[in-house]
Amino acid sequence: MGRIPCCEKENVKRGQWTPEEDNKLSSYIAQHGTRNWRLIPKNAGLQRCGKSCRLRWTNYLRPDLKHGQFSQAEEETIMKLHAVVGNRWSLIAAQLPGRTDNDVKNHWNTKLKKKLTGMGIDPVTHKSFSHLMAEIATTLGPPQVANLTEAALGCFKDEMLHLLTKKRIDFQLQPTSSQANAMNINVPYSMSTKPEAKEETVEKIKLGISRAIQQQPDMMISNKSWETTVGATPMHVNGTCNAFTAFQFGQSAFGEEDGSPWNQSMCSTAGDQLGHLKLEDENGEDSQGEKEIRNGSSIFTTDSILWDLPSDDLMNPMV
DNA sequence: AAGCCGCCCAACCGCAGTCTC
DNA sequence: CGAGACTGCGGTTGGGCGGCT
Repeated sequence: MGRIPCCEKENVKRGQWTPEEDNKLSSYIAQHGTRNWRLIPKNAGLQRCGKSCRLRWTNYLRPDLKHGQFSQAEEETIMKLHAVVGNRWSLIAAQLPGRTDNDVKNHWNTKLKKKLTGMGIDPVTHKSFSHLMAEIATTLGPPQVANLTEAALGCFKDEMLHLLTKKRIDFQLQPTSSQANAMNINVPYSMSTKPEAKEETVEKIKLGISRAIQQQPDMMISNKSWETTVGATPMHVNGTCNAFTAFQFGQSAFGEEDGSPWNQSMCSTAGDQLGHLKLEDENGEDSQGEKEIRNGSSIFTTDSILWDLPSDDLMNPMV
């Protein structure tokens, strides 16, 4: 036999808390603590579920909570930790005194996610989109790249176009120097918001990819590792040179005068990252099967990047 | 001025692990 | 030892509010 239920579902109030309810809960907890949430609403004279009381206390009434805006330092902490632990909001909040998991989650979903997307960074993996596409291209042959790109565009396009159509979005946003260093990114500093350019831009990307694939049919998976540098950071990536092929679309298909965010983002990131590519000898020291991004001052190493699809999954165009 | 739309965030929902009887 | 409540957590919702047309 188990415990009795925490509350009668029918007889509890729901929705916004009133100041009076807050006072009752706060003063009761100040006297008796938070030992038994099932008894708290009953003893405090509240028609609330214990769970509701617990949430109200932990997310709002606790005296040690901060209620103001998130500082730059807090935002940076969230972004860095999120890159390592993902959506473990309670873990992230534990590193931010006075912030709750709910606060962090809301701030991430409403602000930081969009900020990263607007900077050309995938908020799930914390990699630049061009970097992700390069990774994909190193794993797949052209037909699969095309399929996966189509799928990825479907997801990212919506988010990006949403940002583009918002007039209030500040596309001049730049990452702090530490963020940029940490993420090894190049940021689209100025973005066009011309609505007519949106669908056209997406179509250009698709076209560029298919052209690149068609023009370089011999650039198939070669099992060679390649090396690139991002800023002063050397990268050693197992895979193939067809990553380079796939991402030449940034320059070849668009030309440098296209001011669309897609183009600028993809061109600059892909160009900078892949422009320094050089193939290594198969027997070279760096072709040992380990993918590594060296950046001693950053948490954004390959080991800490959680999103790493197995190649089997990548072979499925629906992923 | 009014209606519409999108954003923000408090609150709820539901699941999983833990605890209690 | 098992049933079921408790707790913690991440995902989702919806109402209030402000900006835009």
